Amino acid sequence: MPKRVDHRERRALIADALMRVAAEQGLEAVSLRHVAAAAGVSSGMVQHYFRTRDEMMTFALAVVRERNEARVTRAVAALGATPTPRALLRTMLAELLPLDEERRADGRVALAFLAYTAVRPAVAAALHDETAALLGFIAGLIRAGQPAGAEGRVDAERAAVGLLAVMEGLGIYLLGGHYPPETALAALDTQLDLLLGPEQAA
Amino acid sequence: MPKRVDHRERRALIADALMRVAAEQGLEAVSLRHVAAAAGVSSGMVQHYFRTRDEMMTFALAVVRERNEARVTRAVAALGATPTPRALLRTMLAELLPLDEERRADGRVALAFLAYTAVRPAVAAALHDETAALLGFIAGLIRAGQPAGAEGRVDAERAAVGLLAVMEGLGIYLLGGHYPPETALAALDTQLDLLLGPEQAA
DNA sequence: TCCTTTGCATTGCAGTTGCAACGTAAACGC
DNA sequence: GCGTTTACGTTGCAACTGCAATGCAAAGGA
Repeated sequence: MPKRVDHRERRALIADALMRVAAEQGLEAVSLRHVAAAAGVSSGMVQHYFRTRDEMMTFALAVVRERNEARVTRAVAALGATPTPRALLRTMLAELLPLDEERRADGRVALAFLAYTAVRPAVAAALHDETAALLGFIAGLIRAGQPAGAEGRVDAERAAVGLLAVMEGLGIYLLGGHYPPETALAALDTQLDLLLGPEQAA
Repeated sequence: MPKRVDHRERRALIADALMRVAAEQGLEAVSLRHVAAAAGVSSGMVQHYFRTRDEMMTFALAVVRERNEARVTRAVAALGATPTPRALLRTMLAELLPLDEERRADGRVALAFLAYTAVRPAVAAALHDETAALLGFIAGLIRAGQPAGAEGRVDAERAAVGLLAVMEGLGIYLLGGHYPPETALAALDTQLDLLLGPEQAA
């Protein structure tokens, strides 16, 4: 074996540069040369690790999703061993909102990819399973978190669809700067109150 | 005055072509020549009515918003003179969802512009007032629609933020094909049930 | 030692982009 | 008729794009 290099590391380096470019100027500005410049490498190297631009895009999309997943996993782990369903839900959803600059940057990239996949149905289809699984998980938490005696007051599956949509929509409006983070969090809590009953005073 | 032409008509014709291109291939594919070809005119003519590409984009963005407004206005007018707050809310929000192919196409364009404005804060800022006004209106309807005795159970302003976010999020997921229109409508109705109490059986 | 594989840089090319420049034809005031 | 203004169409250009091709150095195996 000749000169050995960690492929994943290099690809991650490039994807990182791609996301910086995309976050600042949109996916339109993501070209081989542009990304290469942002990563401080030659465009030939970018081509070495991604044979086509589309391959690079696909990889970056995967990175965005993995980052979100990692964020959620970390935040949930910090809750301890036995969080209440409500705390778990709130932590998960709040973590996915673009509440600080880092998550805003990622959010802009994610939004760009959303528009990107909207005209590439094949790519979008790959995400359906993930959404379905997430919806199922949320529905379970809703069922577990509803006050005793109130089960079935609202259909948990439908409520899960609504709750995930709230989160997505709040993210969109936050990115647009239509209201401050506190407003989004308040709306999220109101939503949880509606679903699970008002939070018990501590 | 020499040869007189209806400027608005021409610009609308071009914007229409732009939206067709954007809906099918994304905003990246929106170039002078591409749009001109889709409109069946010369690229020189496009340049005559829009001095820069950015000017064309800005105009198209305005068209998208006007289309939505017109849609909502028309649907609300069809409700008659004195609709219930709940009916008004549901009609407005459902009309904004991409439930048929026409609205899906518009929705794809709107989503593309969302990503577009996310990296152009100046453009995005122009939309804040509109959102604020819409939120105020929705909050008023929520207050009016809440069952007697339940006023103040949830803060109407917060609930409005959540409701608008639900609509936006449902639209996103619909565009991605993550679930069928009925699921989105069911989630919307569930949301209204939560806010205003279960619908009275007819 | 040579040879093959890998990592990366450079160059080149065909295609596309936004936009300026220039042309011309038609409509109107005079 | 003439000049001016508007409404286009055409051409050209510099900048950029993705990508193929080529070159070359380094690191191993034989």
